[in-house]
Amino acid sequence: MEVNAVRGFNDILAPEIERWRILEEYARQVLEEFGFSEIRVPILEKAKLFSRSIGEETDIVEKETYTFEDRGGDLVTMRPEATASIVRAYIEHKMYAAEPMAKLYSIGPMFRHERPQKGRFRQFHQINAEVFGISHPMIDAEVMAIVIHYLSLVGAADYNLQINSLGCRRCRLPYKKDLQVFLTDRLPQLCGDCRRRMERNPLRAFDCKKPGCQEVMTEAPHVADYLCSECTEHFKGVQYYLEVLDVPFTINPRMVRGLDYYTKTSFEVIAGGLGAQNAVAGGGRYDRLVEELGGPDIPGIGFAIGMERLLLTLPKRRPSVDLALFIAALGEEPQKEAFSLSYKLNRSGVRTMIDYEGRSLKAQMRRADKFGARFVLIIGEDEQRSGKSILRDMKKKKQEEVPLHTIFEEITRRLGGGSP
RNA sequence: GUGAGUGUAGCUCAGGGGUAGAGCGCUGGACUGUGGCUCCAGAUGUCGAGGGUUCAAAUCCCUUCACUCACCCCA
Repeated sequence: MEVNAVRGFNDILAPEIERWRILEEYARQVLEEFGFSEIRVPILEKAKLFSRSIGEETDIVEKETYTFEDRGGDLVTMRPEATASIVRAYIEHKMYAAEPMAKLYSIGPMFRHERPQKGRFRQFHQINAEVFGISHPMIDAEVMAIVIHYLSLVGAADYNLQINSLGCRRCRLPYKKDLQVFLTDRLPQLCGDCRRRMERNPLRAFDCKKPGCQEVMTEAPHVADYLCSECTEHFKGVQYYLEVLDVPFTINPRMVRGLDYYTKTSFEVIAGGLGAQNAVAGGGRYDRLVEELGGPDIPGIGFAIGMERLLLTLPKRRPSVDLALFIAALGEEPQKEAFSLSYKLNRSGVRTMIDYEGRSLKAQMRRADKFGARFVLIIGEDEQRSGKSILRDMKKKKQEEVPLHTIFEEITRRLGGGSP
């Protein structure tokens, strides 16, 4: 019986790997330029961590996590996102002690048990960045600017930054109450889901795609009108500093995020070509989270970029093999010679390939061409006897005799000299 | 978890009761020791799986699995 991969868990094969590496390299480069340092946190955490941070009643924790008892009887969860783990590590290692400000980033897989669809997988990868200890709106703008800068650097186009403010505890409660009243008055017009959500998370109704609900929600009160003076000031500041950095954005008062810990600023980057799952990046401020997880009262803000989704928006590229040399050998002795020569050349950085099957010269030439070899070295019985070989330049379609023992110098000279 | 669509060669897909197909790719030949182009030849399938109807099923019926998209939720 054939065993295949678990649903929603993907292999990343050779043609794709190059694109992944580019995303990772640029992420490291950009984030380190902006003063972030890498942190690697475990994939498995105690289940409590996520129910406390993301929220007990959120869909993610309620029905999307891979949670199970390990052999020691501990309830553990495969992380559905990275922020909680990074905050946990920040507290656990008392990173705030000497200096509360910290900029951390991490790249790795996350796990959510959802039905896969375009741009959504059960194992997916995120680039995460978190900033602790700064409550000034400048950092909110900077973090968003970094995301945008990164996206344009890797070649993304057709994306749009949307921002909103969710307020803090003080302003969100009265807003939630008023929204509930508003929804109760219009109960008959709402779909079953939204009626159910009303109690715990009325904000969700904004996200509902049912036409009836959308129509109702166009008249619903906005958080923006309920923000306390501090939150209003902060939100104004964020917009001001985004303008200072020339980062275009749109305010989306209907944007709500699915994680409980967000306060004040929240943002998403929406991209075209993604299907229904159109957010490539998302993030926001979480001023209460560090304290809620047992640390001191330190604010935080962060973002996550979905790598699979980002790749979907980026153009595909034909991978080039860039083989320097193919050695075509004819006969047993020459084959042995080719075998040992290719080993030496590969060891010295000249990417070389041979044919192991003893095919005809024609077949070997075809393979050389298929693998994109820049040069082909032909060794037959005659050449071996005379100590010479034929070196053919596949691009220039020219060949000449070269002494076998100087072949390494010859190849490196030609490859190094006139760039291919 | 719910709904819809699709499963036939390595890939993209035709065929809808009567011998399993095309294009691309692959292997070889034309060119006996020289690649791409052209021409010719060849190999490869439990027709997703299991059951049923039938003289006969890739085709009709039932069940099941997988994939895809959407709902939901989000990166």
